[in-house]
Amino acid sequence: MRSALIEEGLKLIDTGPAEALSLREIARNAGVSATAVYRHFPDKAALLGALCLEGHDRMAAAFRKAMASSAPGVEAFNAMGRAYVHFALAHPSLFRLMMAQSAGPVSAPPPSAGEAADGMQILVNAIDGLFGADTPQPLREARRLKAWSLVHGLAMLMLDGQVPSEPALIEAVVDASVL
Amino acid sequence: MRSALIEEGLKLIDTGPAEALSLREIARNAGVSATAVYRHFPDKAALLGALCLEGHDRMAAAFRKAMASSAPGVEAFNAMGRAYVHFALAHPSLFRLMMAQSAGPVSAPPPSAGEAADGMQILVNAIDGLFGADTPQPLREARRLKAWSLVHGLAMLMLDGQVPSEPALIEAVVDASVL
DNA sequence: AAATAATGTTTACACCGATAACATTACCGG
DNA sequence: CCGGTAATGTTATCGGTGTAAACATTATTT
Repeated sequence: MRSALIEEGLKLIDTGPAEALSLREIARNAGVSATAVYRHFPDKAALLGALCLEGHDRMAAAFRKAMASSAPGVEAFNAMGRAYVHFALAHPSLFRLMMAQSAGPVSAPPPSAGEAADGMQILVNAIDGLFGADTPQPLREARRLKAWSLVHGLAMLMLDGQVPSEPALIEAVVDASVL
Repeated sequence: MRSALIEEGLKLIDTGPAEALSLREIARNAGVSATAVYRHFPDKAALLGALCLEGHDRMAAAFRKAMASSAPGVEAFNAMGRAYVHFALAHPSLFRLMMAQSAGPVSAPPPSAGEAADGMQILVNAIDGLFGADTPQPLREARRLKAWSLVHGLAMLMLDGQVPSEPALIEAVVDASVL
């Protein structure tokens, strides 16, 4: 049932603003009493946290797909930027929720050689791949942050309706010239 | 009393997450009953809207100050970028609220020659001042959006705790090299 | 088979935004 | 000066929310 609740949550979260998603509604849709949720999650925040985790998985999948279907290097980087914005636009409330859960700063490239499961790690790797071997670490980090800020800002401005969600605008902003 | 409510609202909004700001609490702090608020605002959204308006005024003031205390041109632009992020960090919930109120896309440079009251207009003007007279309009808009996305993204990432709020990081991201 | 843990339920509480009906006060034309 | 009207406050109430407590049921384990 735990997974059923998450399922329902994901189904409901983007039908309205994130703060309109109520624990009771999720429970109702899952055909269970509201308090039953507390057998599986300590509180509402924990349930939302689980939704975020699912969201990160899906975003990582979108990143992998974007990266796979484009040549490595600059083009892959641009594809990831587009994927970032598109994911945000496709799942507005979920994306916001994912960002609101502060997961700590993005660390350096993956500590182990294992595959990067986290979406952010995939993004970080793609950016890092663009640097020459001689690029000093501080410069790498600065450019990484710059690239992330750029796509994140665009995504947020579009989500908030401050900027129309036109593909042409995404194209105009997302290109590797920042680095 | 209307202004007293706004005053209290601004005082309360950054003492916690924006969604924790309740109409009742504002009224309580203002020493009136909750329903009294409805004599001055049709609903909670309208009260929050008034807070946003105040917020925009204050942001515009911060922009003016930043622009005034730095040489015109690139330096002024960078100062505005810093002011943008600093304002967001100083008033996290208010800033979020201001952005959530979609005010429509940022239009071209001020239609009339009147002074730009809106903070966004000041920012747009500062950016536009950097372009040569021969810069075509579409390119101007693309670069404007890019600059805005960059500072906005950084501000949001820091607000959400995804990136530490260190001045050095702000410096690294905010510079006119995007244009 | 009996004890125990897991997983539901109903009931209850405090808080929220919002409406309706009522009380008070300030103002203003005769 | 006075009576009516509009402005501005109040209390009572409603449906919604998150959460805690007590209870019931089912599944598992010894």
